Amino acid sequence: MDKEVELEAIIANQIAVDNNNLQIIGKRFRPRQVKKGQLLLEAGKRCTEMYFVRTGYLRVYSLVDGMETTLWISPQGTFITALASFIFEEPNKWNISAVTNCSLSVITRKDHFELLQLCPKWMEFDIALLSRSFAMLEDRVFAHLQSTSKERLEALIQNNPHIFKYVPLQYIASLIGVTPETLSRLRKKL
Amino acid sequence: MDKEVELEAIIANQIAVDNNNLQIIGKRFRPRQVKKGQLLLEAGKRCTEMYFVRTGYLRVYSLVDGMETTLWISPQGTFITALASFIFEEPNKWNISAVTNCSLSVITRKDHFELLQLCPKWMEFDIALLSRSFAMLEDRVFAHLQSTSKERLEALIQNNPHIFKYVPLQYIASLIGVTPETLSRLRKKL
DNA sequence: ATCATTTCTTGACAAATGTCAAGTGTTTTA
DNA sequence: TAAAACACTTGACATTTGTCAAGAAATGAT
Repeated sequence: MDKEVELEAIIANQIAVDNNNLQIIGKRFRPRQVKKGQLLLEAGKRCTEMYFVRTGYLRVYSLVDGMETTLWISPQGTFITALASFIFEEPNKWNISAVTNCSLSVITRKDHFELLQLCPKWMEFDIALLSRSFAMLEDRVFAHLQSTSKERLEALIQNNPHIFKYVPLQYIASLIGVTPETLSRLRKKL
Repeated sequence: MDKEVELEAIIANQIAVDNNNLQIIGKRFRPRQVKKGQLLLEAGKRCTEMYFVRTGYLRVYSLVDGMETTLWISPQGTFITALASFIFEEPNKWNISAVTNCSLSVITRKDHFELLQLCPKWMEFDIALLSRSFAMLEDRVFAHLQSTSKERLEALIQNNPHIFKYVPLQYIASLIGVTPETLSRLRKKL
């Protein structure tokens, strides 16, 4: 198991923030341990929590006609939630489950919005987090418009090499938009 | 030319806001007319403005080895900027240009951040805008993982029928991730 | 209105990817 | 540890899409 990544370190790494504010923010998060395979959020339900992954991997996926599509793998040190549902209290489209045993820090919707009012530094971090995530998704859309699946695989190996150690290849295949068979053949070429 | 869409109407449609706040926000935007084909933002430069499209269509695209890839078409009533560059003052990856003559409302980065401090309603709107845009991108990534290009075309016809009237098909092809030839063949089948 | 330019369509063929089925390897669990 | 379940790979073939080239249609400029 990898060493735990601390919430406070990730926040301090992104924005200028003093210890006092870090404590105010950190206090709103609750630790939670989840077992491999455990479902954290089910499609159709409302998402009322945001997760920070201290160790392990969470997976965001959709399940249509028995077919799973993995939208995102959330590794150690990242935040994940079903954003539209979390913000607008809509029913949510995705499932979130644990790929491995995970150690999480959890903030509720209520605490998040209270914290936004209360702590400008959390607001600043939230806007930065949203903007970074937006830019990452933008790059991902662009990769589907402009790159081949071989190039998307190479980029993933480049940027997230560690996920190949812990995440089943079928999820990774889905993540880059190919079948497991095609991923297998692409890997043979590299 | 279609009737102009007002900034204030779009904002009031998304969040609860009084006329006073709408005026404070509206005052920070400056009108601008741009001609078809005009370049608003060039890749490599910093993006210091955010645009609201009152009439017409803006296009966000990348230009690599002489090949254009259209990432997004911004129709009437929507906001558009190169977000990562606008927020973090990084050099920007995309070009933004006018597909048709456009009537815009423009806010500078400076005014945007001042307004965030000054007007909580603008903050609220900004977070909602970011979250909606994020969810839209998420759906788009999902469409590339799970749907066929025929399905992506059908979804575009469903959700944005008007763009087929004003936007060249080659841009639309790129937007859904196929060549113009393939789009032409897909259209024949519908 | 006419010519030039650009955009779109079509055909022929090649390359990439999906599907199905079988077989191998790995992990889980009783 | 043995059996069962699951994950991955490989082969054969079908389908989709890309590429290149040519021609038709639409648009813009004079």
